[in-house]
Amino acid sequence: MRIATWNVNSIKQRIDSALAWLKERQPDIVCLQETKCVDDAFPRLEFESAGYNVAVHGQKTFNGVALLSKFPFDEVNSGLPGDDRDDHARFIEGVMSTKDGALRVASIYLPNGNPPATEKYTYKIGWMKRLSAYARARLALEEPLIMAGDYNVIPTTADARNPQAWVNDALFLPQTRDEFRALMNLGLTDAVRATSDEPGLYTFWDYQAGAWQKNNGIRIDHLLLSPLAADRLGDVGIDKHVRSWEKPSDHVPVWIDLDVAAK
DNA sequence: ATGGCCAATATGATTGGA
Repeated sequence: MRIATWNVNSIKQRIDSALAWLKERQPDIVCLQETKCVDDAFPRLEFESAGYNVAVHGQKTFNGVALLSKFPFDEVNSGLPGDDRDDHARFIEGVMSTKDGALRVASIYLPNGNPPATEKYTYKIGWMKRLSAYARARLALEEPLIMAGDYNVIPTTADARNPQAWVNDALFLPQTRDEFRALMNLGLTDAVRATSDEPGLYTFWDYQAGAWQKNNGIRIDHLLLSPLAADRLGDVGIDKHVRSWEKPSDHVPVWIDLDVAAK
């Protein structure tokens, strides 16, 4: 079974690329971020025609997350718990009955947080603490769980081409990385780093300043796995070539294969 | 990490992104 995450930077602008990529990569479950449209405007029929069930949590203009699944949803929950005043559409989780058993998958669009020393950064850190609380509660269920999305966190210096350029950025500040480590230390596995210690594995290249041409990238899109999911981890891939397509998102898809659980 | 971009908005200037 293949599970992927992709920040599409507007689903309306990316629908053709998304359908082409689905056909090529054949994921069973996809977590989308930055759909940037209200639920009624989401191109649901296009994905249903491609064989997917669709669950969306969007808002006007900004943010927006979605789940695509070849398997029907048993349960869908929108919004990250812990703050009733948070109206950003940044979180949706689904439970799917797959042929290998139930699986819980969350699509996550963690706040950017720039500029630091503003309420935007405070919101980011608060959101990360709430995400850790969510993860702690879900991990206690001892289910296969995938928390996938745009975390807006560069975990280590190996995850940026020019780490020194990011030292004062909300994506790489010590407090950001501390919160991310705290989340990981609950018992989650970073799928990419579980399978490779290579540098140069990036998922985002800025539209500006020729970042793509210079391979000035960062790794900020992550699939975090609960122990029961990590036990089944097979191949992992970053579809870097999608960044060279016409009218690309600034992020590329990342995917994992989960094998059947060992008896 | 800003010289250079991109997307959404009743739109031609501003906001947000990373």
